[in-house]
Amino acid sequence: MNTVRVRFAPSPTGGLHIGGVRTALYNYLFAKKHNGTFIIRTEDTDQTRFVKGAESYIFDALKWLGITADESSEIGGKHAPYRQSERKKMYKQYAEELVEKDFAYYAFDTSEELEEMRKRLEQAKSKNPSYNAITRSTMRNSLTLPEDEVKTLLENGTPYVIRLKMPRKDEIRFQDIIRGWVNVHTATLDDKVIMKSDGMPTYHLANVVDDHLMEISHVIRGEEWLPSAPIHVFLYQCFGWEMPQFAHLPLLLNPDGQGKLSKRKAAEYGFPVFPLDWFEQETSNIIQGFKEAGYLPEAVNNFLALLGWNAGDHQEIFSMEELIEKFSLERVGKAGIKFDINKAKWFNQHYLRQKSDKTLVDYLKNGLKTQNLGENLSDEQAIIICQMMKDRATFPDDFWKEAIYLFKTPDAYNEQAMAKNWNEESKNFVKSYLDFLKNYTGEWHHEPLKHDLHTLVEQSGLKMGKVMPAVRLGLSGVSAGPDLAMIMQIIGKEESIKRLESIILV
RNA sequence: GGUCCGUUAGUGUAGCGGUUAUCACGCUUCCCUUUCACGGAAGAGAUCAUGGGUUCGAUUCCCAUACGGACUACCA
Repeated sequence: MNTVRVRFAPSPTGGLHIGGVRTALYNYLFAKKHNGTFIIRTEDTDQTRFVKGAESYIFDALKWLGITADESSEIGGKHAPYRQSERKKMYKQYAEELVEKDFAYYAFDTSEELEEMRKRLEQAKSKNPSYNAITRSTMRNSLTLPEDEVKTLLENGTPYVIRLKMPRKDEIRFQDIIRGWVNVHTATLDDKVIMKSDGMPTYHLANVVDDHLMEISHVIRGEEWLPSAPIHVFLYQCFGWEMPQFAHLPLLLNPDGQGKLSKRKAAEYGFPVFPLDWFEQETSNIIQGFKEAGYLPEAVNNFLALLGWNAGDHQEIFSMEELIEKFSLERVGKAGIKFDINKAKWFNQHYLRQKSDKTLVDYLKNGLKTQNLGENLSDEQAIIICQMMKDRATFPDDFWKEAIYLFKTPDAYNEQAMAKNWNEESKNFVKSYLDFLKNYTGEWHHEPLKHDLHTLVEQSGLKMGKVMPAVRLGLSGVSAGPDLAMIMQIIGKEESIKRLESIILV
C-alpha cells in the first residue's frame, strides 16, 4: 500500500503544452522521490480530437527533458495497454456494473432533445440548467421509460449513453494534498455521461477505472480538474474502491494574469509554449519549441519546478537529482502562477555557462553551419571564441549571433554609434593606426596587439574613450563587444587592415 | 449566472501569532572595462487585496466583501 504509483495522462490532441510538461515533471519528481513508478497513460478516448503525431511528440518532448516513464504505451508495463483507445472493451463492464448497482442509467436523448431541455431550463431561469437529479425525470432514459421499452430500445441498437445517477442531496468530501478539504454538494453536480454513444468511455470513467486498475496511489494533475474531482470521488465510492490521494496543481497563467497560459498570449509576449517545435496541421505552421528557441533541458526543468514549488529555503538552482531529493507536494503553492520568461532566460544563461568547451564549440560550429559561415574555423579558434562570448550569451546561438563580425565583414556601421564616435579626430587616429598595422611585424596575438594599441593611443595624446570606439566600429560595425585586440587576433591581420581601410572611406 | 479554488514588491517566492516582512529574476545607480556582457557594491520597489472579528499582539487564525482564475460537452 505504500508503493507510490503516479501517472501523467495527456490526451494526444495537439502539442504538449508547457503546463502539461510541468504536471509531468511534478509527477515524475514525486515518483522518483518515493522510489515509485511513473506512468504515462495516453488518454485518447475522444476519437474526434485525435491528432496524428501528438502522442510520439509527447514522448519525445518528455525524453528531451529527461522525464522518462517506467510504464507507457511506448515501453509497456504490467498494466498494458496504456492507451485508452486500446482498453476500450474494459470500460463497458464497469459502466454496466454501475447501472446494475443503480448508480447509473441508460439515456436515449438525442442532441436535439438535450438542446431543447437546455433552452427550456434557461428560459425558466434555472440556477443549474443541467441533466441532473431533477431534470432526468423529464428525459428519455431507463429511469423514466418502462422496462420493456428500454429493453427494446437497447435491442434495436438505438444510440444511448450511460449517465451517472448523481444523488440529489448529498455531500462529497475529499482531501487534496495541496488544498486541504474540499466539499461539494451533489445538487450542484450533473448526471455526467460516463459512456458515450460511440462505445467509448468519457474521461471520468476511463480515468477512475484505469487509475484503479493501474494501482495509482496519487493523482497529481492541474487545477482545471478540481471541479470534476467530486465526480471521480463519487465513482470510487460507487465501485467501492479505495481512492488514490489527490493533488491539484495551481495553473500556469498568462503574464498578464488573464487566463491560463495560452498559445496566443505566449506568441504575443514572444516565448514558446511547446517544449519542441510543433507542426500545426490546421495552419501548416511550425510553432517554435523551447528546445529550438535555445532553451536547455536542465534550465526548463529547473524553471518549471520552481513555478509553484519551492524547497522552503532560498535555493533556486537544482539539478534533476536535487529536485527529486527535495520535492514534496506539501510545498506546492495554491495560487495560479504568472509565467515570466525572464526567469527562464536567467536559468538558461546559468546552465549555458556550465557547459564544457566542447559543447560550446558544437553550438558555435553548428550555428555557423546554418549560416554557411566559418567553414575553416579551427577547434582552437572556436574555443577561444566561445570562452570570449560565454559571459554574454543566453542561448547557444548567441555564440555566433553576438559575434557575427568575427565571421563576416560588417556590411554596415551602427548609425548611432557612428554619429557619436566617428569624427575627424578618431578618423585620423584610425588612419595612423592603420599605418602602424601595415608595418606591424610582431606576433599577431592579442597581448602585443593590445599593448601596442594602448601605447599608440597614449602617444597620440587622445583619450581611450575617444578613439577606441572608432576602431571598434571599423572592426565590427557595432559599438559593443569583447576585447578589441581579441577581435583582431581572431579575424587576422589582413582582414583587420581591410576593415579599417573600409571605414576610412566613410 | 452557478459551483469550486485562489490573493505577500513588476514576476516567482520565504513566512507557519511578536521579523527593520526573506530570497531570486527584472529595474536603477556606482565600480571594473575602449564598449557591451560578466563580476563586485549599493538602491528603489509590499498600506502582506479590503473590511470586520479572535487575541495583550495579526501577513500568519475566523467571517464577510472585492478582485482574479478554473470548471460548467456524448473534450480531456
